[in-house]
Amino acid sequence: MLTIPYLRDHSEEAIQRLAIKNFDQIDLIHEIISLDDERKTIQQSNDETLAEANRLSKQIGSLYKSGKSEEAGQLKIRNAGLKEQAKQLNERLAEIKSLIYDKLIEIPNTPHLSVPHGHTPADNEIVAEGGSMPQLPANALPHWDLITKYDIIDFEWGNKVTGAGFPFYKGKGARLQRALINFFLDQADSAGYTEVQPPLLVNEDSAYGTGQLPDKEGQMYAIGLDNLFLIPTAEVPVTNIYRDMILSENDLPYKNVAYSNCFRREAGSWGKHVRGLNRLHQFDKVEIVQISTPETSYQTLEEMRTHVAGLLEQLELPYRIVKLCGGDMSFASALTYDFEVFSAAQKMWLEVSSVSNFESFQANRMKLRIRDKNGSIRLAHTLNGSALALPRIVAALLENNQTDEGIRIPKALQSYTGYETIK
RNA sequence: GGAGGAAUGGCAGAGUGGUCGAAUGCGGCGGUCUUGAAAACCGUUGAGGUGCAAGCCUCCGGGGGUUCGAAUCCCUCUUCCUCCGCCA
Repeated sequence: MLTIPYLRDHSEEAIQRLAIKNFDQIDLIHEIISLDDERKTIQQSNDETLAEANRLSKQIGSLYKSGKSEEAGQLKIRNAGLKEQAKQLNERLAEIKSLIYDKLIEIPNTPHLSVPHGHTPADNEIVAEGGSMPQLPANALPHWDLITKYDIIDFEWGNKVTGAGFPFYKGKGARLQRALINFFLDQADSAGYTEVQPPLLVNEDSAYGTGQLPDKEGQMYAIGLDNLFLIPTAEVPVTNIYRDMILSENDLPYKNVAYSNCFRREAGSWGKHVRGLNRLHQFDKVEIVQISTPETSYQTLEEMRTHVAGLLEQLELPYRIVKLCGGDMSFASALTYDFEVFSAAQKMWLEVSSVSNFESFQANRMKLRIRDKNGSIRLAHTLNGSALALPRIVAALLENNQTDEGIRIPKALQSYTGYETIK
């Protein structure tokens, strides 16, 4: 959520930046500002009314003490009128505030000025490439055939026990999964991230804090009976640790890494492109989260980007880093790098990580602030990124490393898997 | 799940109807002293809104109520503690 002072004082800049996201409802900004003007006016008369009522109360008190109960009684009547007035003003105030809020949450975050204009993934900008393309034999198999051939992931079991999109990993497949998780966590640990194991269910406040609610309700599985939500990413519980906090600038940056299961309903998104491991309802992900200052957050973003690229290098996967165009970015992001690996048998680029700077957009909504050396308080910047999402990494590893002798495991992973080949 | 108790500023902890946004201690910040540091001493130190400012308003877990007036009384929700039950 953007702040009203920003929209007031930098409306030109806001409009310019929002245009990158193809957001042109400029009226909304003006409506918010004029509603806020009204809010101030009402706030002021409410405050004056309450101030008068407070004065009267004190008088009434001292009149009673000096035995002048008749005069006190008269003031009481006046006070009752003031209270009634304040009540009405207060109701109007609440209405306006919620009106402002409703409009404010319709405005996406302002993209960084370096974000390319555009509407579709075709307008994204490839900023880096790494790894080398494997040379596969003509009879190379896509991963959904490889997992059957080597019996390492079982979709049928999942279909029976839960439903589509909830596979079982088994044998060397399960071990590979566990190896990747440990590899990612160890790498993050070396990079200075503190590991946390978050709850997989969050409450409504947290879902609002990181912006899943109110409008992306359909993305999450909801436990209606208890009003909890299964997390779509560890970003939600981990970032919300810091909700409603004022952090000391000296303690920044906060760096957390979390492994978690992620749950996504992905309603209506099933089709040709989502076979096998390409899209699941439940998957595993290691997520990195940082809380940073406005001055350092873009530096932090680059640091996170380097970290993720390092993981892909070690996994020896061909990858590219894509700076998302305005139209392809998420609502809350100011700048996003997507990492894609090439899955050689499918001949497809698969998104395996998304690293974003949210600037103060999430921080404003969740009241996450920092206090600097001088004691002044301002909003923090929040960032997160996948490091990495497992299923597509598994898909690419399987496809790219298939040989006649089996599937070769990259060196960096071998001490974690305990085997060098899946045969 | 049952019975009791509790929730106050960064932390600890007073406060049971007005003079309380809130004692005191610790911590933080600034200063004196010191070659430097520590100790000691002095000062300062919650958040939000509004206003040029002085000031005014709101907030003592959340919500509602009683009262002229609520941190304080009542209702309710949440969380924590103790005891019992159940259980990985």
